[in-house]
Amino acid sequence: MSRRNTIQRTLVKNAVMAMSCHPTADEIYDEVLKKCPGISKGTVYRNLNRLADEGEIFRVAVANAPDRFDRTACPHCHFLCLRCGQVCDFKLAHDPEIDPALNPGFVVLDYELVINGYCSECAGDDLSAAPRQLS
Amino acid sequence: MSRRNTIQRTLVKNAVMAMSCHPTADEIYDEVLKKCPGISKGTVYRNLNRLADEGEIFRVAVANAPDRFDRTACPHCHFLCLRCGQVCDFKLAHDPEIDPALNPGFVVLDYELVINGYCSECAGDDLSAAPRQLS
DNA sequence: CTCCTTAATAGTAACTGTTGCTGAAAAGAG
DNA sequence: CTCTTTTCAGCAACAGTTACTATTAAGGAG
Repeated sequence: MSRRNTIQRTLVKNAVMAMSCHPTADEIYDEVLKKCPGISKGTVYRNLNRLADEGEIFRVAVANAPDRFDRTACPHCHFLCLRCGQVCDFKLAHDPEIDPALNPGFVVLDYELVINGYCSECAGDDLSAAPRQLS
Repeated sequence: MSRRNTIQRTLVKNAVMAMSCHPTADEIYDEVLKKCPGISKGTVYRNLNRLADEGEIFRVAVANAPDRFDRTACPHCHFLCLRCGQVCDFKLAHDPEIDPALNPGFVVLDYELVINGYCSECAGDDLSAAPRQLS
């Protein structure tokens, strides 16, 4: 009886699955709060970490910003807009090729690729103007 | 006269250049402290961010851990040991291929690839034992 | 070289994202 | 239903980073 199915755990997982963007822990907390007004922030963080550790969701590290979470557990490619901070999926022509022989002794489990640039909405902006803010 | 060459700025940059590993801001602060005992932590952070913004050094985002900095400003591939937290360079057989046509409207500036796994030192450890600690 | 303007600094407080702690609640086995 | 143990809410604490303010010093003008 190691893992219990609590309402809170289910709500956190459902919230991540329902959000097509790549929400931060705080955004997930806000979303879950709508359906379970009494939930604690610690509970959301604890469940997100457990779900990520167990491979059910994926954690995306972003420089100078809080981590984000993603409903797909398999490693893939993300795009980070340096202007508005939005994170979204990105298609690659070819995945990076990881050759174990080039790095002997290393055990590779998965990888994460983050492309930095400007999203289609921000690319046309006057870059000297103030960046648009995420809601 | 927008950018001044201060001793502190030079020391911070030199410290990053001298460290072959991928130090955190805190490790760089400790290193600079040896040569300039009065330097403020805020100064180190400010200079690291400026150097990264200006493209002289590179910032590496790590999930659930402080950001790390790297002397090479060009995008490349890092390995993160999930056990000891060490970050090091990693060789790729082929770089990922980014096709602008697949993601219309997006402006790609650079990318960052993080491989997760176990480093050669940790790969042989009993994974149920306590992880080795970085110095 | 000396003065002056202004960027950069030291020191500290504040802030944000996250985790740890404690007593209470509840999931699930028997 | 009862008991055990995980998980919870609420809160305090923590780590990493940034903001603020008075002070210092870089570097151009004279």
